Amino acid sequence: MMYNFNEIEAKWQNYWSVNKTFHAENSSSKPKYYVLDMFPYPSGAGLHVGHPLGYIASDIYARYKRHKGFNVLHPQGYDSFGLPAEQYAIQTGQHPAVTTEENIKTYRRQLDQMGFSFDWSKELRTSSPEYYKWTQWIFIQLFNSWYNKSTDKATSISALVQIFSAEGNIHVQAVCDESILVFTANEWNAFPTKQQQEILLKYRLTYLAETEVNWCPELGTVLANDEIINGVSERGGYPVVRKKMTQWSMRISAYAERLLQGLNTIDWTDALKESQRNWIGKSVGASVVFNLRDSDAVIEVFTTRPDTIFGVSFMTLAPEHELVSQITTTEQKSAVKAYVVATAKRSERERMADVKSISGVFTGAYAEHPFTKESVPVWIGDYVLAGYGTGAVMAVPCGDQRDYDFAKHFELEIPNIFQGVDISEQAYTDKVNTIISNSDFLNGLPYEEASKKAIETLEIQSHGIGKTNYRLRDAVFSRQRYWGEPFPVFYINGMPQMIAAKHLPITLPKVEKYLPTEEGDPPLGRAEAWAWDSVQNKVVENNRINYESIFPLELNTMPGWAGSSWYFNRYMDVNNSDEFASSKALNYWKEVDLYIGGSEHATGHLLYARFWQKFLFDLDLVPVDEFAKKLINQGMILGNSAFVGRIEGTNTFVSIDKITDETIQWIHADVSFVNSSDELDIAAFKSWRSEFNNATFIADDNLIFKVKREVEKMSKSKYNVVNPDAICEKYGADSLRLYEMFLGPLEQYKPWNTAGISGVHGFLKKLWKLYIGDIGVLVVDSEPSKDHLKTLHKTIKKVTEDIENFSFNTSVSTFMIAVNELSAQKCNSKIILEPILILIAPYAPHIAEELWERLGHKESIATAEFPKFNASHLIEITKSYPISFNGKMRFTMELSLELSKEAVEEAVMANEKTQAQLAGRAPKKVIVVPGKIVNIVS
RNA sequence: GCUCAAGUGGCGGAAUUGGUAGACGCGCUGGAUUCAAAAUCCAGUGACUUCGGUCGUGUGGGUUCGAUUCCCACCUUGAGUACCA
Repeated sequence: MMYNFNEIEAKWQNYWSVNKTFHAENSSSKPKYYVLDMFPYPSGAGLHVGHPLGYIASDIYARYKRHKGFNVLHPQGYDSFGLPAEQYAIQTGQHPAVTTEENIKTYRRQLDQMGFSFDWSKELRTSSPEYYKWTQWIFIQLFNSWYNKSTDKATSISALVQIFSAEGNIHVQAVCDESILVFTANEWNAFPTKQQQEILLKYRLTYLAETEVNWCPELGTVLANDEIINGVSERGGYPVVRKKMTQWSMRISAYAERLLQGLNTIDWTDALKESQRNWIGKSVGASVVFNLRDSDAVIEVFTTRPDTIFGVSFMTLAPEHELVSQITTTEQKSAVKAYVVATAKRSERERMADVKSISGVFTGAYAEHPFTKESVPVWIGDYVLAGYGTGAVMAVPCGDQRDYDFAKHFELEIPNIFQGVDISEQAYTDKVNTIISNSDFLNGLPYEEASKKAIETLEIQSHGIGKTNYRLRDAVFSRQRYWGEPFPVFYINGMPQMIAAKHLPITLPKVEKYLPTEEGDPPLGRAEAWAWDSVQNKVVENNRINYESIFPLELNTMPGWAGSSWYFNRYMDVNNSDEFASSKALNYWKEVDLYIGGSEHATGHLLYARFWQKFLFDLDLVPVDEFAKKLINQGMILGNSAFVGRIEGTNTFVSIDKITDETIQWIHADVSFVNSSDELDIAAFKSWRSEFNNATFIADDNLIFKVKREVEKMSKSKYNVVNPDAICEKYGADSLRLYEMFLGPLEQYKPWNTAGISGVHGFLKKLWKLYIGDIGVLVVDSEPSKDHLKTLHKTIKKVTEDIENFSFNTSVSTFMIAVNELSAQKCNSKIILEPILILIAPYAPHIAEELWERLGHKESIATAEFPKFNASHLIEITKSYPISFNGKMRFTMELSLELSKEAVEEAVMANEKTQAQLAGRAPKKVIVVPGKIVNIVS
């Protein structure tokens, strides 16, 4: 009987689905374990072999945990709002919901054929109204909250209003817009409603504000910082410009410190934590105020080096700084204006590309040094960024290289305030071994103490204050797109109002076209009928007021990360229509125990999701403030692209070994035309595209045409995509699963090579043959030999360690070794072969189920108990001897021979170096290690 | 520039509280089986060698009886980040 994988896999996939084998209940006597994958965006291209890598790993772990007696939650869903479906809709007029539905069908079929143990009864989609109802609901909670610094948590806005009407805002410690002025209770109570709303908006955790945003004209929408890579959009690579717009923002900055501290409590990779730390960008220092001469204005700067304050010889403002026009003297006006205009013209990209050339202009104004009272010239320069700190710096050329370069370039003074340091060539930026001098009361102090003393003195003299700065900016939350969550927002007199929760969801309306309106409104501006009928009714009814005017609705939609910032909680109770998840479910599952996904989400999804989780935690809506205990980033499987060389300007292709000195243009060829020896199927290539039909080929005499290979990201446009459907068809899902694990460490980037799959496929055939012969099942109730037991327990030990360490690649090798050994030992004992199957089941579930059934089991192998390891089968006779050597050193020897202590000692003494040959024994080599050792070699 | 990760056969990769380097697989070579092929099985496969051995984990040093593993410097590649005051 042959190993008929296609039949077996279909059979068991159907069995699991019919029997709901992987359904998880929200209560159990077993301990819980939650294994989560980052859910996919269902793109039109379907899955390629690179996509399921992380899913296979998480599936192995989920199945392993079930064998270990855990109640495992392992769900899957779709992050189904997004740009590609919308771009497609713009081109074809097809509703994104339709294409998304089709794509999901393809995804589901492809996922199912891989044999994943997902609990599909918990499937969710971010674009379904039942789901985004709760995304909208969370938005309302954010709107109705502010961040109280004195309790260090989010609190309701109504509590804030109470404080305002009782005592004003003088005692309120909030993370809020810095432009807020102090007011009393009486003043507050006297403010008109609109003014009160304006003020409250500056406290809310999601707020509407005119901010500088990253506008991508090509995509017609704004982008968050993490959606921009090297000054162009992450999707499509279009240019991005800065633009002032009124947008919804999320006050993530309120959580900067907690997001930073929380990293110490979770088991995520160091690389990932590090990039979140960098993104949050905490720097500790001081805010210093410089008075201006001949002006009432002051310049506030942030510095991390208050110890160097006596080294200040000038100040620099960003060209966009609001004081620039105010302080510039008449003589300097034209020069400054020209510089500001020139800077504004340069795109973000140019400015980034050109960091070396130094430019700037003197404003003519002078500030006053807070301690020496000396005059300090105020310059503007584009090396100072408007967006960081206060957009102004106190320049200390001796201690900062950029200030130094600027000073050299414009021949400004460079006073030296470091003891015994030469600054004639460059700035001295080391702060560890620094002693301050020429600095009045800071003289002789090292960095640490000088900083402290400088801050103290600044505070006493009211010239500054110790301050911590974060690079983390508030996140823009509006997108001028159609295919996203509508905001539950309408406006009265220009002020945003929430639609009552009982009216949620506010569903997406139908529109004629998916483009912005002629007036420049977002696509939802085309949905007039919708805006009027369904929502207006809700708004009016909710407010129980007879409004006469029109209440415009918010026409933007939420960004892609809205839905993905809380979905892990929804899986716990996915069909709940009364709450985003019941507290019973939330308290049972608590958090994700293992989260697997790509590292590209480090500063996007993974940061936003932590932010929302902490917010929900503050409101007592979730039981934990970090949503994922452990996170693993799977690496990417890369494609092995093939290039054919064409002589430039001709239609003649040259085999790579025939190229002489022609100018070659490299063209991607579909990898399916190329065999494992890099030889091109010329006929197939010719008929691929009409332009190649009549091409000529320079190859060797046997018409062997070689292509160039290069490892690249797997992508349709590079014609290097390998489809899992074809692999499953030819080798089976179990082979594919095993092979993807076998390719290399989970976290690593590694190229795909279809040829290698024959190895693991051969292993599965061998495995089959170990259990099933020509006439049926070979396994019998026989006593296992010592060797059999040794192989089994060696394998249990290794595989358990591998799974716990997520080294899935090496356990595949371990299986191969085990099966080879058992075959060679002609093992047919049930006592050995049953546990071996359970070990393999998480990796190759279909074949394991089939063999398990043929061994006479009625229940799925998925519920079988993981075999227990017994070390006594591995160690035959091992003894440890403590031995003194030369009367000093100590050795421990472990031997698998029955040797007397004397014999060992004799061996050690006879071989002072490293090896001892034991006379009169079987040739055993003993390696002796001072302090520890042992190694026996036959 | 900074931060992090990594450099091991023809290829993917094993091996680290320091102890037989190259497990396992691919590929390759030879053999068995076959009319032939596929499939399967067996043997070999780091380099050099006078067949005793010698050299070998990016390069150069160091610690150690012993280093792929630890330390220092450098080179290369990849990833992230970028005038962050």
